[in-house]
Amino acid sequence: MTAVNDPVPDPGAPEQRIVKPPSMVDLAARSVRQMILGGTLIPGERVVENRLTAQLGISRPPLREALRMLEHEGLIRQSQHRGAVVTPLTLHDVYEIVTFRRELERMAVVLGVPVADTDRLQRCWTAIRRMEAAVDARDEAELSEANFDFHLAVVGLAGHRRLEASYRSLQLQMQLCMALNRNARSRRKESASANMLRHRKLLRIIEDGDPDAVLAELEHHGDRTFLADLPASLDNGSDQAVAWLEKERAHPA
Amino acid sequence: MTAVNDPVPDPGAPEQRIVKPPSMVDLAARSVRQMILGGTLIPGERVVENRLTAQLGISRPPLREALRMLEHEGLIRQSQHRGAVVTPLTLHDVYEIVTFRRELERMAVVLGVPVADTDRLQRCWTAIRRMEAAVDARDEAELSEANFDFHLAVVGLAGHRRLEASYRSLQLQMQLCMALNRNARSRRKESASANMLRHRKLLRIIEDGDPDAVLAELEHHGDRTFLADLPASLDNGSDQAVAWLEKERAHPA
DNA sequence: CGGTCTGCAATTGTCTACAATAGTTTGACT
DNA sequence: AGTCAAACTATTGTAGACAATTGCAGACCG
Repeated sequence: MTAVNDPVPDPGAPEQRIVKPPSMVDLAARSVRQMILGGTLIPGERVVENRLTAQLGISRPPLREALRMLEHEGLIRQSQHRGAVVTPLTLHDVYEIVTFRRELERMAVVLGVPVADTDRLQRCWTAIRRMEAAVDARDEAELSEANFDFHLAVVGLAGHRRLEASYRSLQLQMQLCMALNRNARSRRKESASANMLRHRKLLRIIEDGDPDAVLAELEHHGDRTFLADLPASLDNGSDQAVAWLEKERAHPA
Repeated sequence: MTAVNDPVPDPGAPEQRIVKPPSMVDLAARSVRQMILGGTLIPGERVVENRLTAQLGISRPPLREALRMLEHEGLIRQSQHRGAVVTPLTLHDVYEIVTFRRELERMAVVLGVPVADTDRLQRCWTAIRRMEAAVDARDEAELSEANFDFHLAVVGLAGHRRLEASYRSLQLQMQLCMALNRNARSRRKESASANMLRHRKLLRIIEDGDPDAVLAELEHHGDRTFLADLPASLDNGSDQAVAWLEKERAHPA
């Protein structure tokens, strides 16, 4: 089903940006990533190599390298002779992800906000247009991906490759979190247009060039709605994390 | 020479913390890492798989996974069918590494400085003791590694695994930078005792529990000496980076 | 003499097969 | 009947071989 070798050239879709055909390990990584983020593989579940090789139609060596990549992205965890499991999220993980992500955004704004290169802004606008098209087309998956790209493009304003890479990793893990409480996703749907407005507003403020204003706007952009209803499935968190969540929720919106 | 399979049990050294014998890929990654950071492989040089497998006495699959890890650590870069090269550092890379590293330290202090867990402080003190022992023994390599552990332990005070992992990666790349201007290393030697004093002082301030004081101390702890004499070999940096370096050097110590 | 094309060598990407380890189940003994 | 141990199964770790792609060298042509 999710076979990598399927020729699917996406005839109607916009031309793939990847000119070079990605290697098997990249394709495998992408496939497994989508399985995890799409909910096919749920956190805590074992990731058996043979099963995946059969499903993807590839051999084990490239798959193993792909898994190694996913491990560094934080989506799975591997241990010696025991195989890999989809990262079982605890409250502490949510704490780490949210705080780290926020901090990286802050840093990106501070470093990049009087935007130096116009191309970087272009990238943001392109992502926004993609999002709008996805909203019009009612394409949930495309919207999610475009939203991902938008945030990445905003962080990319800093012109800081390492920062952007770290942010990408965290964003992926954030999606893993959100894959948990998929049921509570519906309410975000009708606010899609409002969401777009917020994004455009943010970008305009960025263009104005005042870092502090951007930071202030980012406050509202935040993950409050996400933190409001965390799935009950994640129990065991450190007391450090629960204390943080308390404070976070107490903080006025 | 650098063969992985050499049984070298380090008879006199303190017992390895790794109870489980690390897998081949971990050993391979460690070996190649040391080759890179030790100057055996210089930035820009090609990393040929077959050569390394012959030197390390292992097969290619584990080596490939090890290289994949090093790529995520930022020490090498791989491209399709073209193999891997040791990351060729530009001034822009130095800019990214230094700024990112500093920011992560800041975040770690903010999150972790009224230290919650005593064990974390213990870890810092242990690292300090290791450094002192290394200074007494005139063991340069051990000192470097202990110093590495100390910084990592300080960041670890935050109890934030992802933060610590990112910091570790950056610290490695920092070492890669310093491997470039190895000639200018001698002057740091006689200041080793002063260095130790600064470290102890930092740790005492941390124990006091005032984040701002720690941040102030970290300012002096900085990379000014490192930025003072950058090797002339790294030329091509972005104008963004050169502007930053200007400002950085203008800033009073 | 410069540019381009073709063939070769080197290196990487992938696959199949084998060895070793961890977890599990079954059996025997207490 | 309960518990410990040993063998077994499933899964991962590693090795060597094959296929595909790239970059270069030399020759050919303009």
